[in-house]
Amino acid sequence: MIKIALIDKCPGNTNYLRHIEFLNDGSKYEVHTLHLTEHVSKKVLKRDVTLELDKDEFDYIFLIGSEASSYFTHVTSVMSHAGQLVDEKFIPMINPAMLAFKPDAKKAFDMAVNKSEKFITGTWEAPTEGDYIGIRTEAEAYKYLKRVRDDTSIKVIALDSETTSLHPREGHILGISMSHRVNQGVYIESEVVTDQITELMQEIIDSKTVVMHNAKFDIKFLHYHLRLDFPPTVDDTMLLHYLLDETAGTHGLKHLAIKYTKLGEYDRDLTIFRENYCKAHKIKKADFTYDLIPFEIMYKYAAMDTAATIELYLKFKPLVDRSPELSNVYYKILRPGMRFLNDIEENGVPFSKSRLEAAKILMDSQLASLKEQLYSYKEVHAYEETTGTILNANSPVQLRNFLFTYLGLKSPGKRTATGALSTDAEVLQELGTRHPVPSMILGIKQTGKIKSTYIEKILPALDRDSRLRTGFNLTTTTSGRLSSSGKLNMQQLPRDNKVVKACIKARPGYTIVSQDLGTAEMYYAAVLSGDKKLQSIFQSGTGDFHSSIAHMVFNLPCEVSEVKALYPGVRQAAKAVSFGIMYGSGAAKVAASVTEFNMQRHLSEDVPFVEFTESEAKDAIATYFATYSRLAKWLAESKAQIKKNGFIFSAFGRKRRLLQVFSSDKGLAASDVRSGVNFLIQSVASDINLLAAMDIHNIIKDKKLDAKVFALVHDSILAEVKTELVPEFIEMMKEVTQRDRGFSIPNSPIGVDAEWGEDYSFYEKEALYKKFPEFEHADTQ
DNA sequence: TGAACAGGCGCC
DNA sequence: AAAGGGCGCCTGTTCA
Repeated sequence: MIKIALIDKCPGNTNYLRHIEFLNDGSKYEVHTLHLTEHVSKKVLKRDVTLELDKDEFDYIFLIGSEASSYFTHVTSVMSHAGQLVDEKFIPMINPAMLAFKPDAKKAFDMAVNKSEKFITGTWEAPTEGDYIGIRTEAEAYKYLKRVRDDTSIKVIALDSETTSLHPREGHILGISMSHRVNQGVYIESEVVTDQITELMQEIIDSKTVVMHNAKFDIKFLHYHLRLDFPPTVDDTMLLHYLLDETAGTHGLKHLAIKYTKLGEYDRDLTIFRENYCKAHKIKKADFTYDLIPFEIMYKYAAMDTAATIELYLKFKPLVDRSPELSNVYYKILRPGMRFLNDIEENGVPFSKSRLEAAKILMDSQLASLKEQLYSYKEVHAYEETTGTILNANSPVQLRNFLFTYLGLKSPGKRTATGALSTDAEVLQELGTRHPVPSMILGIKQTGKIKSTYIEKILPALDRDSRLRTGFNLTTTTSGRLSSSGKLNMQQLPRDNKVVKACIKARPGYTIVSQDLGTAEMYYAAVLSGDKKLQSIFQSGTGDFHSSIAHMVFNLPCEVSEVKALYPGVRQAAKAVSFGIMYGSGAAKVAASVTEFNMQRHLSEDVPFVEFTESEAKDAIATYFATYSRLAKWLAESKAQIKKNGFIFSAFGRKRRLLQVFSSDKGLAASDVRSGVNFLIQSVASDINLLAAMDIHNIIKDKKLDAKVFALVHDSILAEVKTELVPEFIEMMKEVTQRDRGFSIPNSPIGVDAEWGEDYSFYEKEALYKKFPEFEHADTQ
C-alpha cells in the first residue's frame, strides 16, 4: 500500500481525487488530505502556521497549488514543476479548482497527473545517463567535430553558445556546445576554438541541418566573433514552440526541457551555484555573468542545452510540418523573419550624440523649472512641512495622499486594478480644471518620463558608431506582432513631443525614410470580411478614411472633404465605431470616446458641449453594421467559431488559442473572444508590414543599395537611405508593400504613406530649431 | 538589500 | 450583462 498525502493551502470544496483519477485505486493507495491552514491570508500562512507533518509517514506528498509547493520545496512556480518529483518525495500539482476558470491549464494539468503517476508507479524512465563532455583541448575538439562532419548518418546538429553578455559588442563567447543526438552533447571552451576549429564548424553548418534555441542570439554572437555564416535554413526550436503555443513566457529552453524532455531541471546545479556565488560575493543576481561559472559545472549544463534543443526539435518540427497553416507561417514568416530581424538589429538606429546631449540639458532645465514652479505653491510647501518629505510626482502613494487627503480634491472615482484611487494622467487632467497643481504634476511626470526612459537610457547605450542596437522580438506577442526590447523599445518613442525622434538622425549624406500603412487594420477587415461596401471606401480613395466612412454610413449631405469641418462629431463617431470593431469595445466606450472628443472641441474651439449618449452610440453602431452588413456577418461568424473551437487561424496561418472562452467566468470568456477577433485583423496587418520589410531588405541586399532598414513599428518601416536614392527607394518600398500577397482589395492595394527627412521628427529645419534651439548648436559642433 | 509587485505610461 | 486589442519599461513600494 502506497501512502500518499495531498496538501493544499486551505480546505476547499474541490474533490482532488475526482481530478487525479489514478489515486482512486483503493487497493494501491491510501490517500490523506491535509491543509496548511484554516486561514486564507498569505501573511497568516507564512508567519504562524506550522503544519504537523511527519514526512516519513508518507511515500509521496502532493502539494496542491503554489502556497503548499513553496512552503515545502524550492518550487515557487507550480506550472513549471507540476507532476515532477521534487526532493524525492514531493510532487507539486496545479490546483484543479483553477480549471473551472482557467480551462487553458487543463492540458498542463493532465500532463502533470500523468507524469506523477509514472513517478509513483515506478514506470518513469529516468533520463538515460547522458553522454556529456567538456572539451578543453584543440585536439579533442578537432576529433569530435571531424567525426560529426564525416558521419553522413548525422543529419541534424544542435548548436548553442555561452557568452558573457547579451550584446556581441559588450562580451565574448565562453564556449560553444553541440549535440548530434538525444542525450548527448559537448561543450567546447572558446580558448581552443582556433581558425581550424572554426573552419570545421563552418563545414558542419554547411552540410547538416542546424537547429538552435533562439537562433537570433547565437547567430549574432557566432557571426560577430567567429565570422561563422549560417544558411537561411537554420531551424529554431523557440520559433517552433511559439507556433505550437503562443502563450507568453513559455518559450524558454529551461521551461520546455522540463515540460517536454526527460532531462528535467538539468540546470539546478548551475542555479544553486549562481545563488551561492551571489551571496558569497555580495553581487546582484542581475550582475552575475557566465564567466564566473567554473568549467566543471558549466560544461554539462551547456552540453545539455543542446541535447534538450535537439530533443525538442525532433518533437516540434513534425508537429509544425504536418500543419499546412503553421508550416506556412514558419517557412514564410518566422524563419526568414528571424534572420531579417538579426540584420536590422545589427544595422542599428542612427542617433546624434550631440543632439541627445543637448536634449538631456534641455530636459534637465525644463524639469528644474517645472519643479521650482510646483514647490512655489504654498499648498505643496505646507504639505512638505507637515509630512517632512519632499512631494514626489512619481509616487502614486504620495500623490493620492496629497491630492485627495491633504488638498481635499474630490477623486473623479477612477480606481486602479487593486482598488486604490487612481492618480493617472486622465485623473490629473480632470483635477486640473479645479486646481493648478495637478497639471504641474502631470507636466513633471511627462518630462521626467522622456528624460529617464529615453534620453538617459539611449546615451550610454550607443555603440561607438553612434548607433543603438536594440532587440526586435518575434515570439513575444499573442497577436503575431513584433515587440521591441533591450537597449530601447523602438516601438514606443514619444509621438507628440518630437525631441527623441529628432535625435534619430541620418549620417551626413543620408536621409531617414519612414513608410506607414494607411488604416491597415480597417483595410484588412474589409478584405477578410469580403465587405464590398467597405472595400469601396478604399477603392474610391478619396481622402480621409474616417470622413468617408461617416459620409457613407450616416448619409451626410456634403462632400467627403467637408465632413471633418461640418460634422466633426459624426466623423468621430464613425472613427470610434471602427476602432470598436478592431478592439471589441461596445457602445459605452464609443459614447465615452465621442463625448471626450466633444469636450475637447468645446474647450479649445468654444463650441457648445454636447454629450454623446450610450443610446446614440448604440444607434451609430447599428447603422454602421446595417451599412456594412457583410462585415457584421463576418465578425459574428468569427466570434461563433472562436467560441466553438477555442482557437482560430489567421489568414496567414497563425494559430491563436483562446481556451478561456470555455471559462465559467463570463468576463474572461468574453475577453478571449475580443482577443480572437482583434487577432484576425491585427495579425494580418502586422504580417503584411513584416513581409514587406523583409522583401525590401532583400532587395537592398541583392541590388547592394546604399540603404539600411533599422526598425519596424507595427505598421511602419524605418530606413536610413543614401540621399540621392530616396525617390527611387520610396517608390520601391511602395511597390513592394503593395504587392498582392493574397489579401488585397481588387485594383486598390493597401495605402502607404512615406515621410523622409534628416531626422525622424520630419520637422523642417527651421521649425526644428525654433522648437529646440539647442539642436542648432548641437548640429554645428 | 535585492527582488517582486503595483501603478503608471510610452507606442500602434 | 458588460465588454478596449497588443506590447515593454520606468519609479516607488513592499516583502523576505
